[in-house]
Formats: sequence, C-alpha cells, structure tokens
Amino acid sequence: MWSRPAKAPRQTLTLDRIVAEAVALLDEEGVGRLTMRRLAERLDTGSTTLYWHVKTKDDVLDLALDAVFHEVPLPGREAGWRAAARDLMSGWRAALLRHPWSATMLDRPLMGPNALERTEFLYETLAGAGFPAPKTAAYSLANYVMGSVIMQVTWQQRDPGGTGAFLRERADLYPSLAEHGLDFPGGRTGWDTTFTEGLAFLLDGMEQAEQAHRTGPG
Amino acid sequence: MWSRPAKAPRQTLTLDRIVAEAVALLDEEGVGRLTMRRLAERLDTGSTTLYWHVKTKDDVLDLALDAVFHEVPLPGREAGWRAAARDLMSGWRAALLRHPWSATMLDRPLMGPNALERTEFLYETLAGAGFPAPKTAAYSLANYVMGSVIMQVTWQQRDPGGTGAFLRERADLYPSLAEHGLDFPGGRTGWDTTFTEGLAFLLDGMEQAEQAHRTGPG
DNA sequence: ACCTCCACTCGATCGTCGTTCTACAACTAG
DNA sequence: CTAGTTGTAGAACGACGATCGAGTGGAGGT
Repeated sequence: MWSRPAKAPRQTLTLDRIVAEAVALLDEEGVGRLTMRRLAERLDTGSTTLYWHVKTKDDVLDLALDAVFHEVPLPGREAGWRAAARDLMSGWRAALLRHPWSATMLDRPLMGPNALERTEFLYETLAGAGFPAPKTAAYSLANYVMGSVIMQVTWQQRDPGGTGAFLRERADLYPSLAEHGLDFPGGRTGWDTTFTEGLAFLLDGMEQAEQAHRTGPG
Repeated sequence: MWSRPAKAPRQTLTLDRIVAEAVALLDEEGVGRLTMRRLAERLDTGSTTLYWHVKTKDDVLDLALDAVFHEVPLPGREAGWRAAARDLMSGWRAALLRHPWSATMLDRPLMGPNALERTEFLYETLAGAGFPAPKTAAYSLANYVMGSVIMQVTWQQRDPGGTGAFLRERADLYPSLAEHGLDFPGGRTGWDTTFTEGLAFLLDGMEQAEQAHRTGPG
C-alpha cells in the first residue's frame, strides 16, 4: 500500500554481528546478564532467530571468547624467546583484563582459531629456543597467565572492598595475611608489577633449565 | 494412635548436612546439575526449606568450595620453605582435582576459613623464609596452581577426545602444536609430571631471587 | 511475469530455574 | 496450657534456554 511502513531493509543478521554484539553486551553488563533474549533485543530481532545462526548459547560464549584472543598481538621473535614469551603473555593478560568476563570463561577448551594461533606461536617460540619439553614450558606460562587474570578480576570486581577490613579484624587469626597481604590494588600499578615479577620468577627458572640443558648433555 | 505412621523423627536440617550433600551432588553430577530443588530432594525436604539455612544458592557454592580446601593438608616446615610450598601446592591441586567442579568456581573470592588458613600458612612460610615480597611469591604460586587445575579439568572432562584428531587434521596450520602439544594425558602420569616440572621452574626462579636478595643487600 | 526454493525470521510454548510469600507444624519456655 | 521461636513447605512469580511450526523475503530459473 501507498503508506506502507517502509519495512526495515532486511539487513540480514550475520554471525559476526551476533558475536560483536555479544562482546559489547558482556563488556557492558557482565556474563550474568547475557541472555539470548537480551542479545536478540540489542540486535533488533527475536531471540529465537539467533538459533538459526548458532546452535546453543554456549556457541555464542565460545565465539565471544575467541574474539578476545584476536586482540592479542603476536610479538616479533628477533629479541629472543624470553622477550617473545614475555610479550605474548603480557598481551594475553591485557586482552583478558580488557574484557573481565572472559576470565570466568577460561574453563572451556580454547580451540578457536585465534586462541590456537597464539598457542601455536608460543609452542613454536619455545621449541625453536631448544626447550626439551616445550609442552611443560608453554603449560606453565599459560597457567600462570590464566591464574593471574582470574585472581585479579575476582578481587577487583567481586570484592565489595571490605576484604581489607575483614582481614584486619581477624588479624589474630591471620597475622601474615593482615600484614603483607591481599591489599592488592595498593599502588596504582600494584597488579601489573606483581604480575611481571611473578612472570620473571617463572622465566628465570625456565632460562636456568634451558641453559643447563644446553651445556649439560652437550 | 497405636499405628501412627511414625512420622519421620524430625532430624533437623543443618548447614553441615546441606554442604556435605551439596559436595556429594557436585561430585556425582557436576556443577551444572546442582539445583536447589535437586539438592533439597536428596535431603528429603522441600527446596524452599534450604533458604532458611542459606541466603542464596551462591552461599551453598561458597561453602562447598571452602569444604574442598579443608581437605588440603598443611605440611610441616622442618624441611624448609621450598618443600613446604611445594607440598602445600601439590595438596591444593590434589584436592581441587578430586572435586573437578571446584576448578570452575575459582573465580570467586576465597574467603572461607579453610582457604584463608591455607593462604595464611603460605604467607607465613614465605615471609619467614625472608622473601622481600611474600605477596608476589604467594601470588605466583597460587596463580600457577589455579591455572593448572583449570586447564587439566577443562581438557579432561570438556574435551570429547577429538582434540588430538582435530589438531592433527590441521597440522598445516598448527605444526608445532600437532607435534609437541596438547595430547596431554599421554603417559599415565603426564599431567602430574608436567605440573611438577612447571612448579619447579617457578620455585627455581623464586629461590634464585631469594638468594640474590640474601647476599645482595647484606 | 510467474513460480519455486531456500535462507532466514518470529510468536507461542515447554520445562526448569532461583527466589519470595505466606501459612503451617513442631519444639521450648513460662 | 499457652506464647513464641525455630524450622518446614506449597503455591506462585518472573526469567531463562531451547524447540516447533508457520511464516516471509528475495534470488534464480523458465
């Protein structure tokens, strides 16, 4: 009819749009509020429509998580394996922290193309450096990063801030904690330097083992 | 009346019974199937009754998680800080692996009495060993353990076993992964030794720093 | 110009969940 | 025996993930 409401020009929904909007929604409201209905609403469609592009909600989460890994830059290898590993892990951490919800989702297989590409890079780097067991080295580094991010996100956003007081009240039970511990944000860069120092421990140990392996059986 | 149906002797529901049953349910069916209704059913009561003893479902999960930490033995300190830290971390890991659902729940503040007691022990041990920043050392160790458990549980139970084949099919994209990697279970003790070796990296680095600090500024 | 087909959309609906409200039963103290 | 406290439970609410079947638009063939 003459005054037909110009029916929206049917810009077909794509998987990319769904994933991008899911990431945005997660960034803004957190993992607890990601709902198929809410996600659909933001995309101006019905919730059931999403199921044409995606099998389950878990698919959306898997895709969103892998999208985060896409933000992790692959460092150069000129500066040696240690610098490459350090930079990759720092970038990995930074990307996860930029999307705190992702920390909660690290308990699923990281099998997306972006995650695999980064893991492959890490293995290549370590194997190329002559590590006898790149598996162990990569495993240690990845574990450390995952644990760090989870811990930081946990304390930063799930802690009502009362932890310090909570522990100080119980200083008789937990003297060491009350003295040295758990007031993490502390300095502005507290988290970052603590992460870097811990990573240095790990890299030092790895370097030591690598040198021993190079000079030992040679 | 003589033949009164012996109306169940009203053994009042206690918080301990709830937590114990929650742990059992989680062990048997996993975190996805823990429901207030199912939990209540196992306790022969109504779901709403649980809310008398507990404020939300999250409380149940927090309590169940802390119950896991109760299984972590506190090692002796005679053998030095390194042995104590190693043993505490191994016990920590073992307890979490015994209840794989707990790995998924490490993204919440570990503020239960059992968790705090273990953390306090770790801080005490490291501070007593003269570490300049026990916070960094404890943080590194805890992060490593958390990451390790999460990764192992993820691959062991959420992976349909097709990962090896999946990666081998894509050996052109991920050559290093296909060669050295990700076929973790490998030997029977693959996970354990990989964990121990990685932990040794970390402890080596820490030991090195501790010695440098002792001889350096002295 | 017509028809067909298929990628795509959506309203209604199912079963389940966490949680609240309110009424009720059992035990305890006086 | 009664009053109050402690504990229990049914019904119900709103929201969720997911399925089903009926629809809609546009591209391609004829």
